[in-house]
Amino acid sequence: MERELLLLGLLRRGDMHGYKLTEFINRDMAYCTDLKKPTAYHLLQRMAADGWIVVSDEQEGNRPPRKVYQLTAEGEAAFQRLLRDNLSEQPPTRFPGDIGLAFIEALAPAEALSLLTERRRTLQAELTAINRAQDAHGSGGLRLVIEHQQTHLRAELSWLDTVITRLRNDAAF
Amino acid sequence: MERELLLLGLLRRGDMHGYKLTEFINRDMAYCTDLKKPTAYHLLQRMAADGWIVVSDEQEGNRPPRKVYQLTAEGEAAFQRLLRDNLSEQPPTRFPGDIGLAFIEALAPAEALSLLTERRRTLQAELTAINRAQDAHGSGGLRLVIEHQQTHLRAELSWLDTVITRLRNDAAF
DNA sequence: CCGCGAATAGTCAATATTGACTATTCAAAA
DNA sequence: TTTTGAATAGTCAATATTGACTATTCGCGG
Repeated sequence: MERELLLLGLLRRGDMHGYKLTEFINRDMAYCTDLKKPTAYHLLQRMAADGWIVVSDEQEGNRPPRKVYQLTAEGEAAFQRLLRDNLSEQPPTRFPGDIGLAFIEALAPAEALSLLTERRRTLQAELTAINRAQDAHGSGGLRLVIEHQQTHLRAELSWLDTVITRLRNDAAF
Repeated sequence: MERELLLLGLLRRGDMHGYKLTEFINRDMAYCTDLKKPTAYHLLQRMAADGWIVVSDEQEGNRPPRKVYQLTAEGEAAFQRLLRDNLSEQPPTRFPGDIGLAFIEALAPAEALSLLTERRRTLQAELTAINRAQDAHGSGGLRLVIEHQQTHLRAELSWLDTVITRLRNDAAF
């Protein structure tokens, strides 16, 4: 349900049409989610059917008509419910990279070392990027999200380093 | 592609039928993934169509016939490819809980505090559980996965604690 | 004034994932 | 020996997600 929460949360700050919603999500909330445009429209349609939002056509100048989405009272109630659920739950986190780790013994230690070193490079770059991004979001919820991501990126980096060191020293897993 | 990698990796250790595969995944690899049974069968079918595995019917006693899945040379090659990709890549990690964090300001600080405290409880329990699970997996790839998870659970716990402390002291985000 | 790329707004068919369901066999209790 | 619950093995219809595609408008260089 976190995708619904996201859309409701954005609509709470004012009516919007689909394009603005997905644009904002992909520009400013890329660290939280990767909701694609068709998924967003699909969810908006369903939430409209559920009465959480209302859709109205809007004609501005002679641009093509746009659909404007607006939160209802039911939608606000749903938002409150979903927000509380989301904050109180600790869903287990799965890392796609763990599948590879599980089978790392299929490789010679030297090759594993080189692959993980490459991975470390990307990770370092992401960390640098987010450190820079941090300044852009002064405060509020988005700052919390950035801090959260930083925490995990740092943890990941230091973990990767211990694995790499172990590989270098022992040449074994 | 990490689900394919998982199935191929398991089949590498010997032929298996679907039930054993999914049972093993859900019992011993729950920390890596949550592949459901129908998804597994679907992937097996597709990999068979791609020539990565071969399927044969096996009759044991007078039990209902079972389909046995066996890795081919092409499948082994695919495994090698997927494994290298998986190990060298650092896919961005998204936390579903971050959506809620982004909107935490919609709640009174006192309520946020209570919800996050509840979340902390669950987290603590998961950490305890994994610490116990660690001993079960002596060494090898699965131990690495467990260590990885431990790292992130600890990071998460300490991060949650700083947020909670901040909320308690400042009563602001 | 014309052409063209960027911005705007969305749809649709294909793919992926899963909840719910079916069916058989075996072991043990009644 | 009949029932019953767990283990075994898988299917199917419904849902969710996305890549690829369609169209219109606006502003700007030529």
